[in-house]
Amino acid sequence: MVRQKIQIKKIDNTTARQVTFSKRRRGLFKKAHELATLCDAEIALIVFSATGKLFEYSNSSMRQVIERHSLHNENKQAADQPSLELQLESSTYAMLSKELSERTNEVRRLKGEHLQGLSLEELKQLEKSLEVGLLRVVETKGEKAEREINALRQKVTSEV
Amino acid sequence: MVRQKIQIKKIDNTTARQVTFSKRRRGLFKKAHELATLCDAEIALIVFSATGKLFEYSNSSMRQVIERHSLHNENKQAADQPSLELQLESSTYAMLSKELSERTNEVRRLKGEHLQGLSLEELKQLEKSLEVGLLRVVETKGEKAEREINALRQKVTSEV
DNA sequence: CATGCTATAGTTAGATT
DNA sequence: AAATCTAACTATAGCAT
Repeated sequence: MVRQKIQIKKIDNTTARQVTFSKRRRGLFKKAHELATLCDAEIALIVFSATGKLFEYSNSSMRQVIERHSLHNENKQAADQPSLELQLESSTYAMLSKELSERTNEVRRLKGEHLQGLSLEELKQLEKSLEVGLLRVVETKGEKAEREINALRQKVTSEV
Repeated sequence: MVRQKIQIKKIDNTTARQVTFSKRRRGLFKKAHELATLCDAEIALIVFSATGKLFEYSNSSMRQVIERHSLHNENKQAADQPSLELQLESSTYAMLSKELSERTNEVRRLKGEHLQGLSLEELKQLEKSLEVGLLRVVETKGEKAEREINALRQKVTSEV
């Protein structure tokens, strides 16, 4: 009940993480806007959620800020220009591919496949997760079935 | 003397503006870092002061985030003809993003989240899948536990 | 100028609906 | 799931050094 000071580390609970993301994202964008307005700064803020959704803010033009940023950094680099672009692209793909592969493996394990590498403790956690998931699905199914039955009953009553 | 609520508009006094910029910039970067850490988000934050000084933050690679951002926007535009190579790249990106998002949703449903949109039939299939998965996990857990116990027994026997 | 202080404004975690 | 509420927590405006 009493609010605790939170640790700055990844929030385990998916729902809580989602809610916090939404709340804090709003706060962050507001702060960015305030700083830009109060102090006449040029700001670009890009946020990708864990699920890949994009949120962005810029008080001027996003492209302009990014260009300005690249110009700033050109001084430091100036070395290998040709392959740079391709390197960047491949690293993004590598990252996306890695995420996709991790997610795919998670689905497999939740379907009881590819379990051989897991420890006893990991298996227990997976079991727990599945039990919780199953319970929720059964509950949702029950609720939905009940609603549909009630809807049908009402229809019948009103027709008679 | 008493702190007042401030208006969000450019601060006239140069000194005060500078001080506020420095303080709030720190705050903003801290918030960005917290959001990235807590919610597993990918963030790029670029700030140019009114005097042209650059400050930046990114929890992954700044270039990677910017590139992911520009790829995102290429999907929406489709207007100005990019090179064939870029077209291919952005469509690959779009495909990967789509798959990642679908896979993420599948994981959620298997954990009993985001079920509201599903039909009764889909819920039944999901339930079945979870039951099968749970059964396999429990079996694997049992087998693994048994093997570990046997290994321990043999060790004890050979030692005595 | 920059840094430290402190009371107040602002943000948000957890609960509720 | 999304909105609201509230008690804490956190950031920071205005001063002082």
